[in-house]
Amino acid sequence: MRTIKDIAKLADVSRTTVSRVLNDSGYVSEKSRKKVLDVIEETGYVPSQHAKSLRTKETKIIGVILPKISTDTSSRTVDGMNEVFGEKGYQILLTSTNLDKVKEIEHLRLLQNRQVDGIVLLATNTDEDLIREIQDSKVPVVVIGQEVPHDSGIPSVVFDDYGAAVKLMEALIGSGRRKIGYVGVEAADQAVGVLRKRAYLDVMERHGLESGAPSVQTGDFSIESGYEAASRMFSDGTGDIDAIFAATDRMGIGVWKYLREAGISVPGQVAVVGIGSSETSRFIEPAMTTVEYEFEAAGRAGAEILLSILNGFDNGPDKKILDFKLISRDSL
Amino acid sequence: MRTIKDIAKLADVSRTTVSRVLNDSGYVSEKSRKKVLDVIEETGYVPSQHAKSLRTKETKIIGVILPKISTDTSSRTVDGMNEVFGEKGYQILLTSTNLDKVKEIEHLRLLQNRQVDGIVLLATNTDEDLIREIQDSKVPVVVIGQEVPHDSGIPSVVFDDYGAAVKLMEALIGSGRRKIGYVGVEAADQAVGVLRKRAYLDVMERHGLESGAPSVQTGDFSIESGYEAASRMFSDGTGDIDAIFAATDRMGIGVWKYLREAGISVPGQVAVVGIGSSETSRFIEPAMTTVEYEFEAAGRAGAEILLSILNGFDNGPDKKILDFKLISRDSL
DNA sequence: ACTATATATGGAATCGATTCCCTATTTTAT
DNA sequence: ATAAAATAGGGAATCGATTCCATATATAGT
Repeated sequence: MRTIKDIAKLADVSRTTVSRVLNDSGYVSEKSRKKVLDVIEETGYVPSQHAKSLRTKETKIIGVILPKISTDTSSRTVDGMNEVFGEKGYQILLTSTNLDKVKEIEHLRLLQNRQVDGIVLLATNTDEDLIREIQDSKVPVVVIGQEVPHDSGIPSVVFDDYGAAVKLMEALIGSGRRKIGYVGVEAADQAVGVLRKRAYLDVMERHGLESGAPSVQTGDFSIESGYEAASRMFSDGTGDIDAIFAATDRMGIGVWKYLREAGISVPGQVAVVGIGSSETSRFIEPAMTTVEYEFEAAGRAGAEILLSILNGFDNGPDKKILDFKLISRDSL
Repeated sequence: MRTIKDIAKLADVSRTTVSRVLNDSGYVSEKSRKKVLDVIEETGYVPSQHAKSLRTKETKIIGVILPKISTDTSSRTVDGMNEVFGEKGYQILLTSTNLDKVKEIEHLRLLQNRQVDGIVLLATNTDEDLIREIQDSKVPVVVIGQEVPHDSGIPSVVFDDYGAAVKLMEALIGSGRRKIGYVGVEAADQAVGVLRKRAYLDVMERHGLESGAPSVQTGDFSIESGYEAASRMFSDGTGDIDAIFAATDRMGIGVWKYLREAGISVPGQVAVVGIGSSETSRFIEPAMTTVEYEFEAAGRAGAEILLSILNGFDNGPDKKILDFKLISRDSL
């Protein structure tokens, strides 16, 4: 492995001069610059990032913490981040918690040890411990996907979950549905578990509709859990439902599957809507009405916020709320 | 930021001793060890990875080059890799070429500059330039997804694309289909573009069946391109086709969509099969017959090969061929 | 012609760890 | 009791860059 010292010797200049050429800093004559550049070209020399980082305290690496890599949400968000980070010469160090809440904090620490320049966290919860850990972080952290307490000082990017859910509910009610069931997820997840459900309950109440126990079910994001949630709705209270609002597309697909198998016509007897605009939701029949979130945009926004912090433009804790788009299809 | 020097001073020992405690090396008395550990606990000290890597030449980081992050194939493979790398304390530095072939080489270089310990490349081609660049690499590289020349000395993990395609074709023919069309991708992609097509052509020939021009089409992996390929098949030669083998599920879904819209019954008039076992393929109607590749396993296998090389067990260039599973559903 | 100032370059300290080598003290073996 | 081996711990070199400071020369300003 060649070092700057070797290059200096070969080019017959000092290490200082080589470093100057490398970084376009200070004064270097054309002659010296050429000599150095030639030697670099010949030798295929590449400076050591570690030595560099050791001095400059910059790594050009951003740590990203995901709940799981292979989900539509995660990978599209990372794609978006990568776009803007890549442009600025940053690379992404990926870690996955595999849905283990404890690991979120663990990885937060691990990444700081790696001395990344910043961290993006695709959060699944907003527990106090987590918030505290973020606040204690030595490097800037941006949270994507979860509402953080407004006084926490933590920048974040979220989708308008409440608004999206309201819009979907209004659409359901606008089409004459009254006995609407809900399939959600546990409350630890603010964005998906709490906000969307609250929208459902609020709209139901506003219209004086009842949202009793059997018509409100909880799943775990999987298609299967949607299927089972639907089956519970119909085995219990039974039949007295004319629409189901699933908090995510995947659970919605589970619901749809159950309905199909149970011989319940969609949307004739029961309408189904979801959130997420997954590929599958487009191709089932009837195609599912859903809400489109542009995850790539969320990734980009998160990256941009982090970058602006890194560049010292720390104009207060940004909170960016991303818009959504209602995709009306045939399941409603 | 605290350094080992601060800790040494606070614990009233030398940096050497602190380092020994940190790395469990050399002789350290229980007393000293406790003092050091206590100070570390109190201060929340974390050693600098850069300083460490500078000396040890180890980063515990693996570079991963993907064609695109947000695809099922990529993200599942990364998930698998992450599983085994994570266990061994390695982290993943992600880069995406966004399907730009030139960038594959560029990123290969970039990652070496980052002095990653190893590189995993999800390849989309096997051009000479790329192979040469890999061979010149200072750090070990494992290729996933593409057959590399057997004499290149490059370890790789591939799926049995030819075998899978043959099996699918035999199933088609076994069900009585004779006029089988093919929707593939360009030949730069060995695995998908060449191998699967060759299997198609071989099987057709073996059975004395004709595979003329209009019934062999090329797409670009997208659903839309599958749709268009199908439409070309039927506008040209027209009608004289009783099955379509799509090289990927997504293109297969495009084909299915076209058939549906054109009022051609599936599988009554035309059967459709794909490769990949995507989620959507399961839920369309009729559900699509396809081949399941376990991408997570490919990721794991790639990671294991790389790890064994890093540990000095360099038992020749491994080439691992992964099995597949035929998923028979209703589209055939 | 004589200061200023701009240009060019190198020496040496520095970043924060690891590790070789040396010395001192204990423990064990004979 | 004495030599050998094990245990404990520190000094200082080292990894490969950046950067402060000093010095030397060229150019410009008056």
